[in-house]
This record gives sequence, structure tokens and C-alpha cells, in this order.
Amino acid sequence: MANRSGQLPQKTTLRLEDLEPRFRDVLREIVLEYVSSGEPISSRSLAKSGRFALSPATLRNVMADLEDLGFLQQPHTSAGRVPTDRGYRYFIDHLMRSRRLSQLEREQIDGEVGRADEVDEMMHHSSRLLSKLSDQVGMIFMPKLNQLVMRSIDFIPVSDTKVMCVIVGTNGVVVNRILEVPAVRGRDELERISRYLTAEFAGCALENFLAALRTAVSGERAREDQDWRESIEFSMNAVEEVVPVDEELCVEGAMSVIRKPEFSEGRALNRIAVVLEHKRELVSILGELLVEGGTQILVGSESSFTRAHNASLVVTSYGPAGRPLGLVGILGPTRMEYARMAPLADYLAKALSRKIEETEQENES
Amino acid sequence: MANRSGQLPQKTTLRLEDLEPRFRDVLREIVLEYVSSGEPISSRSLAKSGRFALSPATLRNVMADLEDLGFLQQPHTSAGRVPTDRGYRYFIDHLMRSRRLSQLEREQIDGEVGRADEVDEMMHHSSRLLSKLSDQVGMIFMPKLNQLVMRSIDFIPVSDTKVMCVIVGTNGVVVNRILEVPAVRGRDELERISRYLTAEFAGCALENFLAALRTAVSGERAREDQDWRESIEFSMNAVEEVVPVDEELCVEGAMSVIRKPEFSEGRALNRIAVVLEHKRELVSILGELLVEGGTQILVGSESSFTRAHNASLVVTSYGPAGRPLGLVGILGPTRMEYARMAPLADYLAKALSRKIEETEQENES
DNA sequence: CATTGGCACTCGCGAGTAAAGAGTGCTAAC
DNA sequence: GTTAGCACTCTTTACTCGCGAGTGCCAATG
Repeated sequence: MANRSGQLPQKTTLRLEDLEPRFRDVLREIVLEYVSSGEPISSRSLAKSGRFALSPATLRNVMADLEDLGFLQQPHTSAGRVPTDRGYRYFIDHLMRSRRLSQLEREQIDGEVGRADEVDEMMHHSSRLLSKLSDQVGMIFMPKLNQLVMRSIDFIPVSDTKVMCVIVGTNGVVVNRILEVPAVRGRDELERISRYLTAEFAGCALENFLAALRTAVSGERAREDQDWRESIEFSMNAVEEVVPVDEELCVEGAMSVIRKPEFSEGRALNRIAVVLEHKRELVSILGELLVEGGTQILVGSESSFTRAHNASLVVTSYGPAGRPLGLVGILGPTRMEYARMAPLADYLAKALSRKIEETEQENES
Repeated sequence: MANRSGQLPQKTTLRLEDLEPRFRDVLREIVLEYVSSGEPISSRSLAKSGRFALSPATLRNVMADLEDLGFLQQPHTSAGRVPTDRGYRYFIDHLMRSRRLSQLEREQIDGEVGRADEVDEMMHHSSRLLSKLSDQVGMIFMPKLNQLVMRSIDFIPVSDTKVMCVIVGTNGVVVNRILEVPAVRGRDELERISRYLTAEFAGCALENFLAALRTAVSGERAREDQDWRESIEFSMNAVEEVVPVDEELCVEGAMSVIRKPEFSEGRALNRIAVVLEHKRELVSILGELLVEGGTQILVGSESSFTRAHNASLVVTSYGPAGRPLGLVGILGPTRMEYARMAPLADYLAKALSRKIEETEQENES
């Protein structure tokens, strides 16, 4: 098949970046067109689009070359072409022009993020909005709270054997949980403990706080002051219970996948449904992606998860500058509007980051 | 068509309760068989089942009569018969023998309900379990909190402009919410207010509490004591914000509907997906069903909601005796195992009720 | 007279076939 | 280098036909 080699880019090294302009234009057009129509693109329809002053025959040659290079493929011999994962990748890296969000979209995001007070609420609403705007599955991931910097800790009696523990972070994060307690403790005593701990440990990260408690419980004063030791022990158990919150991932819009034709047939739908119902696995996948910095896009075969489901994942980390706290993610079929998804995830992540920073400053002042 | 009239039950009055035993047996068998197989039932297969000492021809006659009475229908001329909504209704009211739950199922429910501390958690876990056990959509509905009897109310500072309000009910329900506050209030002041309100109003239903505050704010002391008035005003606003919690409905297992063949084709799936994503409508539907007492089953055409989606809904109210607090619901296709769903919803509702009663007593003591 | 076997009839379903249409690859001409 | 033309491939759709499942009715039976 050394025939059409005259049409290949001059440099036979496979430096994809310097594909001839025409190749780039054609690939871009095909991706855009396919993403919006969902149907394989033929040379004829490309020619008719008017964006090229070329005949179908010429475009066919270009397309054949792009296929040889692995950017396109044909579902069957007599069908148009469809981008491969590699085609999408090249498109994302070199051809895509991010579509700015509309005024309305930005307002919606800012509004939703601005309104939220509690973390849970914020995660729920944001992921739901994300799903609505993207018409894909929207996810907000908020990892473990080890590094939450504590502002205050309070204990409130709920019943004779139960106490609610509320930890407020300097970044406005509020965690609360109800604990079973062995011994009955009065409201006053709980208040005393709250005051002591808050005064002593405000400003600590949760993990340090916990470590300090663990040291204290076997320290000198603990041996001498039985009462004090019991209080510390009690607090320690409480904090240990609070830290591993399991509701750390919000997935919304799972139903929107059923509208996607690529998932609609038989097995695929079923498999993805199972995954979405079990957050565990998703959490472990997202956990690996939580690194500092920009927007990552995983296309189909590029990760084990997306490969298994013919899906793509757009993720961006959020959090104060240089300290990623969690992830914003959009999950959908490989054929998705990356040019819109990426800025969407990006904008939401930025909004969340800003919100968090504001709250932190507010609290430091 | 006055032909087969000799076969009709003697009493031509349409008192369905006294269908001839044979008619009842046949209808029961058809419903059971169809529910489990999903395919129209033929006279031949009924005869082969061995439960009747009759020939296909005789059964055909019976089935034709049942069709005339509106209990059965044929998808097309040369197919077997399928129960109509009316057929299901008769089955449910007169023929169904509830299947007892297995030991394992009961243990799972008891375990899940027993373990839960907080209301939110309980609702989430219960509805998820319900969905798993029924393999349908599981729902737990918990209406407005107007009637929650207050045990204590606390305010915790979250930032300069925000305060978290925690209300603990005598039934162990804990509601918390973060509020924006106009004026900065110190930890000590908030604590003072908490103490005062708890001492004064513990034992009140939330709506009475709110009413009392509203009276107080325009009362005599309010005019004289500026400080006191501000505190009351502040609390009033807080409680007003807390009461209408919107997270009052938990829907789990939405994905399980896609496995049901009756929903798998085209439009139906899409429509039901939309409904499940928007809880608002579901809430309003369920709200109407919240009446005292037993298990209700809505089959297909019997309510506007289920009619629109070819679905059935099994609901039971839970709560302490004589005071229904909320609903347990199972949503699935008309062709569902009512004999299993009903006891399932029932048992879960009972478990929840018991749990709630226990917690209330625990707190009264 | 309820029950039953027999039989003609209806209708959906699947296999098989044919025609249509879409798109390509290649060649030869411009 | 570009393009028109053409043969070829493969999918999609429509249509037919026969099969099988199931029914409704009738006449025969104990």
C-alpha cells in the first residue's frame, strides 16, 4: 500500500503536530460534524459543507490518508468515516477551539455556587447543574477530609446515648455526624469539652488534631487526671468517626446516558448503569486523577475505565491555588462536544475554587 | 355475541367477588405465570401446567369469558392472554397470597434500619436497600417537618456572617442548616440564645414554636427590650429557613428500570427517566397518598402518574401508630411481583415505624 | 350440558431475496 | 495536484412466503 504516499505529509516522521494544514482542517471538520450529527461523515457531505474548495474525490484521498494514520475509521466499507480515539485526541490537543460559555451559563454557575453554604449542598447542586448544562453525567468529587483545617468543634446531645459532632473548617466546610457514646454526658459537660478542644486545637489540620489527641491520651496528664483522660478519649473516638465520610462523590444525571444512542444498545447500557450505581469504583478511579492543575480529558481507550464503556471523561481539579481539593467531572460517550465540556468543567471548578478561597479569607480575617 | 353466555357466572350482576372458583383459579394462574415469564399465556401452556384437570379447549372458553369481563386481553389475535389493569386489581384484592419475606431479607432490613442514626442516612440506606431487594425503583418519602417535636435547638458560628442551626427532635431526627445572618454574633451570645430557646420551647412542635416566636416578636417585652427582640427575630428567621427542607424524597435504583423490558423501547424509557430526575413532581404525587394506614397499590391506569408510564406503585406509610410520618414506595412496571412487593414495603415501613417509636420513647424517659 | 377433540382461520415472526442507496477506491483525463 | 467517472462493496429497506402459535367455533361425547 505504498500508493497514495505522495499525499502524505512531507516529513514522514510521525510528528503529528505538523500535519499539513489541509489534513488538520479536514480532521477538525469531520470531528465537529460527527459530534453534532452522530452519523459517519462522507466525502460528499464534506464537500457540500462548502468549507473546502475541493471535490469529493480529493477529500476522499485526504480521508484515506487520515485513516492510514489512524485518525479515522470506517464502521463498514461503504459508510462514511468516524474519528478514532486517536483522532479525538489530536483534535483535543491541537485543533479544538474552546467555545466560551454563554452569559446565561456563567450566571447559572456563579449563582449556584454562590448560593451554597454547606459542602454537601454545594456538591449536590453543582453536580446537578453540571449534568443539566452538559447533558451528560455530572460528578463532583470531594476526597477525604484529613487536611481540613479546623475552626471549631462542637458536641450536641441528641439522645441519652447519642451525640452529634459538628466540625467547622476554616474554609467553611461543615461536617457533622451522629455518634453512639458509651457513657451519658450532660449538655454542660459536652459544652465544656467543645470549648476546650476548640480553644486548644483551632487552626490544626484534622489529621494533626487526631494525632495530638492520640498522643495526649497516653500522656502524663492522662494518667493523673482520670476525668480529663475520659474526655480526650471520647473526643478521639468522635473525630475518628467523623473523618472518613463516605458521601464524598456526587453523581447526577445518570439518566441522561440513556438518551445517548451509543449507549442505548443492550449490554453497554447495562454495564454503565451498574457502575453508576456503585460509587465505590468511581471514587477509586477519580482518586487517581486528583493531581494539581488543569483540565484532563480521557478519551475511550486511554484509560481502563473509559475503555470499558466507550466513554470519555473530562475532569478538572478545584481548590485554592496550588492545593487541589477535589474534582469536577463530566462523563459521556466518546462522541461528545469536548469544545464545550472542557470550558464548562473548567468554569465550574474555577467558581468553586474562588468560593472556597473567599470563605477561607473571610474566616482568617 | 350472546353465544358463550352459558359459561358466564350464574349471577349476571357484576359482583366480581363471587366469580366462580374456576375463573378465579385461572385468573390467578395467568397473572402469576405472566408476571414471572413476561410472555402472553396460552391455553395450552395453562393446561400443561397441570394445575387444572381441563383441556386447552375448556380453558380457552374460560379465558374468553375473562376477556369479556375485562380481566384479560390479547396483544394480538394469535397470541396468548395478558392481564389487564383490572385483572391485576382483582388479583391484588382477592387472589394474591403474599409471599413472606425470607429470613435473609428480614435480617437485612432490620440491620439497615437499626444501624441508621441520622434521618438522612436512614432514608438513603433504606431506599437503596429497598431498590436492591425489589429490583425496582425504591423510594422513601419524608414530608415537611412542621410537626417535629423539638428537643433542643443550637446555633454554632461558622464564619462571621454565617451560623449553623441544629434542631434535634424528640424522635431522633436532626435537622441542620447554615444561615446567613445580618449582624455578627459571638459564640457566647449564640450559646445564650440556644439555651434560652431550648429551655423555653423544648417539647413544642416546630410549627407551634414558630408561631410562638411570631407572637413574641410583636409582643410587649419586644417593645421594651430591644436586645431581646433582636434575638427573637434572629431565631425566628433561622427556624423559618430550617423548616422547608427540600431533600425530602430519596429515590434509588433508577437504573434498574432500564433492565425492564417493558420500559426498554424508545419513548417510555425517556419519559420515565425525566420524571425520576425531577423529584418535585414525585413529591407532589406521593404527598397525596400520605394517608393513614396500610399498603396501597396503584396499578397502571388507576392514577394519572402510573397511567402515563405504564407503571405501578406500591406504597405504605410509616410512622408511629396513628400518625403517618412518611411513605415507603416501590415503583416498577405493571407486570411486577405484587405478592412480594407488598410485604416488602410493608416490612420496611414497620421496621421504620418501630425504630422511630423506640427513639421517641428513649428520649421521653 | 359441561367437556373435549378437531379444524379452519388469523396473525406475527423470521428467513430469504431483491432492489436501492450510499460511499468508497481506483483509474484515466484534465 | 485535482477531478470526473465508474465499478465495486456493503448496508438498509421492502417485500414475500411459509411456519407456528394460538384462537374461535362446531360437532361429538359421556
